[in-house]
Amino acid sequence: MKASELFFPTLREVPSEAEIISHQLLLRAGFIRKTTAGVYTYLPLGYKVIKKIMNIVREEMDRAGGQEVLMPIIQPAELWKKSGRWDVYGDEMFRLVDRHNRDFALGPTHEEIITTLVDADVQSYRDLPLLIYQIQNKYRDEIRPRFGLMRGREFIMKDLYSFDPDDEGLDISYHKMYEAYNRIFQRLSLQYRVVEADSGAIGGNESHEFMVLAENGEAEIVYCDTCDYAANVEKAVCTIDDQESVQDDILQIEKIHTPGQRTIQDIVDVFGIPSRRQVKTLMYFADGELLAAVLRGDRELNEIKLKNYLGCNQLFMADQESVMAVCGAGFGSLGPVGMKVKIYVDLEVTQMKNFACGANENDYHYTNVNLGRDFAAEKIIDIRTAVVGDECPHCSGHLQSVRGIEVGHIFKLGLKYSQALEAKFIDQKGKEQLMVMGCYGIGVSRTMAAAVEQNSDANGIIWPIPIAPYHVIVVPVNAKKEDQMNTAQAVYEGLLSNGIEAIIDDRDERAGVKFKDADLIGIPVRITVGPKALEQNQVELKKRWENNIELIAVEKVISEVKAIIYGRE
RNA sequence: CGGGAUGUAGCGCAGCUUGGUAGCGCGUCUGGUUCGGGACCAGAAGGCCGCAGGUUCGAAUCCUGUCAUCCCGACCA
Repeated sequence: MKASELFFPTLREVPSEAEIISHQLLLRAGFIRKTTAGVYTYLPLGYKVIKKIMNIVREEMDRAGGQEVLMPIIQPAELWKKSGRWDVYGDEMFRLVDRHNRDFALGPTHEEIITTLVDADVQSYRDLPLLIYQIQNKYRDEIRPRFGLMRGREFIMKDLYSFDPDDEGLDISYHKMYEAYNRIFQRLSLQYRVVEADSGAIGGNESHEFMVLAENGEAEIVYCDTCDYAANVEKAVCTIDDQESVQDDILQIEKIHTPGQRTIQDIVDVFGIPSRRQVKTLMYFADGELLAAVLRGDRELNEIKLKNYLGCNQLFMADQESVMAVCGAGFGSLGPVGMKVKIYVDLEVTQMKNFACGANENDYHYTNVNLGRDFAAEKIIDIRTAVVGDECPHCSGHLQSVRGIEVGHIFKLGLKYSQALEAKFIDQKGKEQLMVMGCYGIGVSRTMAAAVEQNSDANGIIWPIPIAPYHVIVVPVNAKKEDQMNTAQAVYEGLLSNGIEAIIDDRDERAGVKFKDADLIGIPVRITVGPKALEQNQVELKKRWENNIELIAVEKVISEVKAIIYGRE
C-alpha cells in the first residue's frame, strides 16, 4: 500500500473527548472515528486490525470444532418474550417497531435465536454436540458508553454457543473453549489472566473471564500470591480469617448518646472505637422487599454476592424515607439490634465480639453488641468485597490485586435457555431431553483497544506483530531522490512478493513527518532508505519496540524481516 | 438515572465577567525556499459561535428551554 493513497488521517493533537490511551491513540493514528456516543467507524487501518483479530479467533474456534454462522441483528420480540428476557433486559436493549407495529430488538446477544434454531433443526442425540458461533455486531444501549471502543453501544463480538446432551458433554465443550481462548490470547500476544467470574444476568453456574491486564481496566482482579487462584472481585470468595477472631469476654450491651455522629468515622473519632470493632448496617430493596445487610465497619458490601444469594432481579439501596418509616431512624443511626426486617449478616461478623452499631434511634448507638445474644441473623453469608491482604480461599496465601479489561467470558448456561425455549432432543433411549448449553464471548473490538492499552509508548501504538495492520513500513527519507525511491520501491515490492504486508511511504513529506506517522500508527518494522547508508548499498532497520537502528544490506532485507515477523509470531 | 463539566473553522483552544457583528496555534490549498525526527517565507480558503425561543437599536457574550458530548457511580464483551 502506498502511504500517499492510504486513508489514515492522523492527528497531531489529542481530541478532547478521549481520556484513556487506547482511545486517544486509535483516534490520533486514524484507526477509528466516532459516529455517535459508543458507536464507531473503523477506518482502513483499524479494520485491518479487527480482521486480523477476527481471523485468529476464527481459526481457533474452527480448530476447537466450532462452525461459523451469521445470525440476524434484528430479532423479533416474540423470541425474547418466550425466554422471558423481553422485560428483564430492560433499557439496555435497543428496541424498534416495524410498519406493522411489531416489536423488534437489535440483538444484544443471540441465545434466543440460536436456541430456537437448534431446537427446530436438531432432534437427535446423534447431532450433538454442536458448537455454533458467529462474529458480528452486538447492540447494547449501555447506561454509559465509555473510553472509545472499550465500552461501545455497538461492538464486534464473537459468540459461540454449545449444545450438549448432558453435563459431561458441557464440561468437554467448556474445556475446549477454555483452551481455545487461551490459545487466542496467547496468539494475540497479550498479557492476560483467567479469573473466576460471576455469571451475571446471562445466568448459569460456572464462568471464567479472560482479562487483559491494564491499569485502565474497568475490572478489579484479585489473585493469590502463592497459589493460582484468581477471580474478579465481584466473585472473589471471602473466608473467615481466624487471626481476626476476638477472644474477649462478652460484655453487657450499653446504649450511648452520640449526637450528630452518623458515620463509622465519627464513632472512631469521638469514642476511639476502631472501625473494625463496629458494624455497619445497609438497607436494600430486593425486588421491593426491604432488608438489612450487616458487615464489619471497615468493609464494603459486595452487592453482586448479595443479589446472587437472594436470587432477586433488582437490588438497590433503600432511600432515606423508606428507611425512616420502617426503622424509625436515619441512615447514620441504624443497627441490627431491634431491626424489623430480615438481616443478612456477613460471615466475618461471627468473629466479632462487643462491637458498636447504631441503635435505630437517631443520635444513639449501642456498644458491646453481640450476634446471637442481641440480634438474630436471617442468614450468615459471605457478602463483603474481597480486599488486598485477605486470606486466599484455596490456600494460606494472601490476595493481591490488579486491574484488567474483560475481553472474553465463558459461561456454563446449563438448562436455562433450553428450558425456556424448549430446546429438546431424543436420547439413545428414545426419551426427550433438554439440551445442556454453554455460551462463550470475545469482544473483538474491545480486544483491539485492550491491545493498544497494553502496547504503546509516548510516540504511539506498538502493535504486536500478529495483529499489526501492516508488518513493515518502508520510508525513503526523501521521496524526490530517485535512488532512494528506486531502492525503497524495490524493497517494498520484494516484501510484497514474499507475502509480507508492507506500506511504502512515498509521500512528499519531510522525513520527520514520516517517522512520526510510522511510530504513531505502530507498524512493527520500519525500513528507512537514506542517502548515507545507500552509498554502502544498505538500509536501516528499526523495530518499533526498540530504540536502536540496524544497518543491513539491501539484499538481506527480506530474510531479516521474515525472521523478525515469523520469529515473533 | 443521580452528580460534575463542556459545546466557537478539520483538530486544540481564546473571546463571554463588562453585549457593538469572530480570533490564535496546528492542519488544508497555491507559489517559492528547504529536505534524516511533526521546516521556513508569502498568499488563500474555511465558521448555522450546538439548536430554538426571549431580552435589546444590537447577542458568541445576558435569560429560558432543548439537544449533544465527556468524566464519576449502577451495567458488560
